[in-house]
Amino acid sequence: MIDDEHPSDGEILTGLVLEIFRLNGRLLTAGDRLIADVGLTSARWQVLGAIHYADEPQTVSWLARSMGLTRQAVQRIVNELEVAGLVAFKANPAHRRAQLVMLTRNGQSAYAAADRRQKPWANALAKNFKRADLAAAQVLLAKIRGKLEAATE
Amino acid sequence: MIDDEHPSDGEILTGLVLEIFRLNGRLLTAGDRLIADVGLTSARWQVLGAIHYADEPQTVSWLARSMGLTRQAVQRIVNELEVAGLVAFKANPAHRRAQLVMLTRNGQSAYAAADRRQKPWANALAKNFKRADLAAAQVLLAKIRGKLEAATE
DNA sequence: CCTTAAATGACAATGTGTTGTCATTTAAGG
DNA sequence: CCTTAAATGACAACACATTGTCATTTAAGG
Repeated sequence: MIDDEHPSDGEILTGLVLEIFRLNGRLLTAGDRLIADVGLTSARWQVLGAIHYADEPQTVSWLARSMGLTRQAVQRIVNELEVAGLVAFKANPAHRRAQLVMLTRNGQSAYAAADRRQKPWANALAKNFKRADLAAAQVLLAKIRGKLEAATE
Repeated sequence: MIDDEHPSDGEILTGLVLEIFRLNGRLLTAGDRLIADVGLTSARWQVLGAIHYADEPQTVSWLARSMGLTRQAVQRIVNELEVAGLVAFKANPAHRRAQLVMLTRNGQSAYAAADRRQKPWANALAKNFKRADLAAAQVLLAKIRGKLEAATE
């Protein structure tokens, strides 16, 4: 039925794409379990990380762009995090509506707690893989993403 | 703030993971747009593909396992596809409740139409990438996934 | 043969993300 | 200065996937 003897370049890429779909799901569930008792989810954790890694408080739109998500998706998470007391809004001198988002003390400690969980987990998962291979894969995927984003415009 | 001078193996893998999250989203939206006027979505398309690639009609649970998703997720899509007339259920001699799923004539042509869209798209996206690099990335991601699945048990 | 465990489908609740639309605010151009 | 386009947040609708639970069915073990 299926001729995989001489796959085209596109077929090879398609195989990679399907693998990305599968792995994405596994990573999300693994992440959720890893930090469940910290009171976080993968999505909230990621948003906290984006805020953490920004040198200065940023707007929701900025965070969304840095994460490759839509404004709406990030806004929803940020609002929940604000209710949970993990982030706080701060007036933006450059824009009256677009408030700046920053971690609260609780947000910082929650992120730190998640990070303490994540580090040994990531190290264990990285074991037996060559860092050069991991890095090469990341570069390749980033290039593919860049091509997709360029095509969207 | 961030010491990326000497990243640990875990940090490199974390970078790869975040890239997978970003690329996953881009791929889904690109796929949705690619086949929107065929009346399909990425998820429905994937399920049709799983059914198509199975040599014989299979149960929903079998399809879910082959796709790395939960039974419930696939069942929902399959039920919608059945309403849309793209798949049909067939009595399973080996199990009274677990019916077998097969493509209808419309389902086959819908999948074929999507495939005709996908092929040139995939070839264009694969352009300028070495097939060895693409294949290597797929193998690496599959290994990572295998490790996650093994750890879940 | 009977009991028990495993697989499967059905149903509900929840979390996540996109698209679309609108009003407000800011920035840019004439 | 005024008009217009772009950015931003708010809100709603929809698609997708996980977890949890239950009843039914099948398979396995004693």
